[in-house]
Amino acid sequence: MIDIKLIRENRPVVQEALDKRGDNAPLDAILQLDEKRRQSLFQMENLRAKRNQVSKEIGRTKEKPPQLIAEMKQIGEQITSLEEGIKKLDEEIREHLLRIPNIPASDVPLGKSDKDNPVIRTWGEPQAFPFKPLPHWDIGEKLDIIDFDRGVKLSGTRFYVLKGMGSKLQRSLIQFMLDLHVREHGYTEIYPPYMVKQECLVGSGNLPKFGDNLYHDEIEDFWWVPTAEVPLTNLHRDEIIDGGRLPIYYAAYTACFRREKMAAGKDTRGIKRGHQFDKVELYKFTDAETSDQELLKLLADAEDVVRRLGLAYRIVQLCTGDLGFASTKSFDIELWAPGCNEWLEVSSCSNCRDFQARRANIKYRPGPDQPLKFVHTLNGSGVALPRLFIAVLENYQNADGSIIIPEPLRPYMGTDAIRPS
RNA sequence: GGAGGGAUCGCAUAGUGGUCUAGUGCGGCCGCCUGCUAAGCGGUUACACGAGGUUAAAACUCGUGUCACGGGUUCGAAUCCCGUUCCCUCCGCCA
Repeated sequence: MIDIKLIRENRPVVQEALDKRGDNAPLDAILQLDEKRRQSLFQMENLRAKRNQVSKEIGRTKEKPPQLIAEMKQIGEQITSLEEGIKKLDEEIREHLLRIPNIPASDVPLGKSDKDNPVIRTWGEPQAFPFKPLPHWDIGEKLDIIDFDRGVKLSGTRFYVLKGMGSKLQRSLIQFMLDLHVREHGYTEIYPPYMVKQECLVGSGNLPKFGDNLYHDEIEDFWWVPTAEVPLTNLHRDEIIDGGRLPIYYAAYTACFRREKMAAGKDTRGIKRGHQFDKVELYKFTDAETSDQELLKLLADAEDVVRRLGLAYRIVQLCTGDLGFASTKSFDIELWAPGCNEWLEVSSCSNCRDFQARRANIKYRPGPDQPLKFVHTLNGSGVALPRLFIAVLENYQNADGSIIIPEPLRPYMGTDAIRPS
């Protein structure tokens, strides 16, 4: 959420941000509501002050003057009616503010869609194969480690079953990533709930605008997390963090659940885009000064995963038109998949600055006697499983149908290859 | 799911309609004293919003609100009434 004072005092900045994103918001209407609210608030507070003062006098006098009491009763009614109006205005203003996206950082490249995202750098070379590399869905079926048909039988389209070494490969990747981030990058491991209350999703920025993409249990009013970013953001909701404790680094493995309401048939082949997928998420709470540097470190931590696995990748920066709702600046990591012949997004690292912190009310005190400030929050996949899984299968396949296990995973897998039986 | 108890300033507690501007202790911070990591003494101790102020921000002044949350009664609510949430104890169920 952006600060309403920013609209009040620096409207062009907000309008420019909206234009860059190709978004819009009724700023005029919001400012009118805000003006009205402040007028009513001022009136009401003055009436309250008067009532407080007179009530105190009544308390001191022996005989209770009936005409004063009658007068105060009338003021009370005026206060009530003003209060109702203010409450309504507050709700309307908040509803508007919750739908305004974050302000992109000034150095974010302009663009309309993902086609305009510049490639910042690449690492490794997409390797040449002496045979035609297979897509992972063929590899998975031949090795009997991915069962698409039974996934559909159980749950419908966009679900699959991992089996045997397939299931173990996923588990090994998760453990490898968590161990790496915890042991070498300084993150604290978190296991959060997969179902959360509605206010958590407002805090992270998913609601009210993006409810379409979420699974919701109507009976208990639980929401299934679309990413661990949601519970991690809310870990410190309504808290004041001691400035000396910052930055805080969290790493969490969770399943993620998304409706993915997109055109039927798009990306349905294989495991690239499912309603349920696993992810190791990295998350940081930082002060307002260091968040931009922390974003680069976060990206480096995520890169370290794919680098150690020896997978060729590239870094793209999201342009203003492709930037996530809560983000001021984002970088994606994309892995090359030789079988399906495309770059796969396995990570998106973002600095939300104080946008989520304002929604979730997370503050810190920079130093003794200094006023509270909102923390900055950063998130990044470290990294997402299905696509990493795809990249391992497709890049490490051999002509005989076997898969070489990358060195760092061998202790977890207990083998150096998956072979056809 | 059932029965009962509870939620007050960072922590612990006092407070049953007006002198609560929420007291006290602990902790924290500032200072004083003291030849010595102690004790004592004095002071201080939240957040939000609005108006003013200044405008690069703040400091500052005034007001309003906040005693879990939301309503109600009343001229006036931490205090009385209703609802909700959470915590604790016991019973039931259960991986």
